[in-house]
Amino acid sequence: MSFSVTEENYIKAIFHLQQEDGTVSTNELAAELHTKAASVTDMLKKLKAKKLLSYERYKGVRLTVEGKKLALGIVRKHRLWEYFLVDTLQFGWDEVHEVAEELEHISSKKLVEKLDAFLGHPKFDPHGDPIPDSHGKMAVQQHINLIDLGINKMAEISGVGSQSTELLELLKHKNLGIGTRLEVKKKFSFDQSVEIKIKNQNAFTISQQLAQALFVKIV
Amino acid sequence: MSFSVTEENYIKAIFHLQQEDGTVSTNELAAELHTKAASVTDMLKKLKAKKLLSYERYKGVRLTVEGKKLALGIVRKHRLWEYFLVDTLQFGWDEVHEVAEELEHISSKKLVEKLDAFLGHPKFDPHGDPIPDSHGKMAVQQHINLIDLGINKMAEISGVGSQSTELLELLKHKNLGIGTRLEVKKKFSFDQSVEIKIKNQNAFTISQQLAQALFVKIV
DNA sequence: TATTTTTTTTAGATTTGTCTAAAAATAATT
DNA sequence: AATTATTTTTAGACAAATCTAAAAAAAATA
Repeated sequence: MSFSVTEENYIKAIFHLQQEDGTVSTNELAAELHTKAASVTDMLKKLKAKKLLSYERYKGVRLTVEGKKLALGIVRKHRLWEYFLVDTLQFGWDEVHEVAEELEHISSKKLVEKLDAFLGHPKFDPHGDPIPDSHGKMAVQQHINLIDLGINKMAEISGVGSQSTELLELLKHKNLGIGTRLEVKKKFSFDQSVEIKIKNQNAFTISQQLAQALFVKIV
Repeated sequence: MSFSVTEENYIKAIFHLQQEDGTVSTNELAAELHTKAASVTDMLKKLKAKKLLSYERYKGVRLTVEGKKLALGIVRKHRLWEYFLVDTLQFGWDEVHEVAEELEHISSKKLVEKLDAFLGHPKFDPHGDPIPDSHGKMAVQQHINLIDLGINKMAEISGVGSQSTELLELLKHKNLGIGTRLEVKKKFSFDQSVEIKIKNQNAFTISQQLAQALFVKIV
């Protein structure tokens, strides 16, 4: 069975939202997909008929095993393409998301497997997110939130909590990116801001919101 | 301005048909796109409104300069992706068309240019068709080696790689000469031999050595 | 518990691309 | 030139995905 780009985007959005919530509400989905609640209701009926999700009116929605499988396939493609764009085509890691949103809907199974092999079966994409393998399994990230990093522990930025252009703009301005090495020097309980230090630079503080959006691994 | 996948497919089909015909009829287009004449008429009105083609009812259709530019952009993407699939991902040259039909609609300008650079600005795709450059210019194939001729492309022998009596003896025996029209029906990767077909004759295979000694131009 | 607010669903309309069937224009044939 | 055949267009309908506005259900609050 094959699915439209729109259907795939709904499944992917539900998959992501359901990580935190368990079940996903109509309004959450509408916000995520920049559409209206009424449109979401219509689509949920259709996707239920296709057995990709379980849905009772007014009760929210969950993916079925089928639906999860489809979602993992899309996520796999998205992250493999991001890896390709950065690793092979030399894109900046902050400019690949939009393009991968298109490429993830290319249907050829063979293309995905050949691409995966060409890239050397990477386990994580350029944002530090794990890439599901062909069976849908993904490695667990030993990432911790920057806000939880201990003082004076050398760590490396390995992931970002969102792909929003607002965040990416801020990171660019502060000259932070995947792979940046840093140490936490102080934590201020007043506003949860964090003072960080990068080698050969003066220390500076970043807001709670920014620290929470950054994942690091200790090196 | 941006266009739907359907619109792009219409433009591409008109571009290809117009190479031979000059103007393209509604029925020709319907056949090419596996749709009905009525649907074509509707779409032509829409594309005319977008100034991609000139169209008067009952009079057939031609692309405008704008339309040709769009078509060349799509053809460029199609052929670059085909080259990538064969050259980088090791697809067989005969299994890339369908996948490229999807990939050609990915919109990112930057992706196309990066891909082109990564591939080394190839001039011809795996079927021997020229790849338009970023300005829409494509190399003219005068002579191409018979071994590089795409499947089912009508071509005419235009040159031989040597004048040796041995070669000429073989050509005489097989009834081949300058001006002979033929099509390649199959290529065998085992020994690089090539099956060719001449009008009103049974197909027969020729060796790699012979195919490499013959130059053809597409007619 | 009754009332208000929020969330979700229904009903009906719109847009895109398609279709069938019938009408109109063009081309071919006698 | 008149008739027949073919091609093309129009008219009206349909499915997918969306919207607005109003109704229904659930949640929150008094």
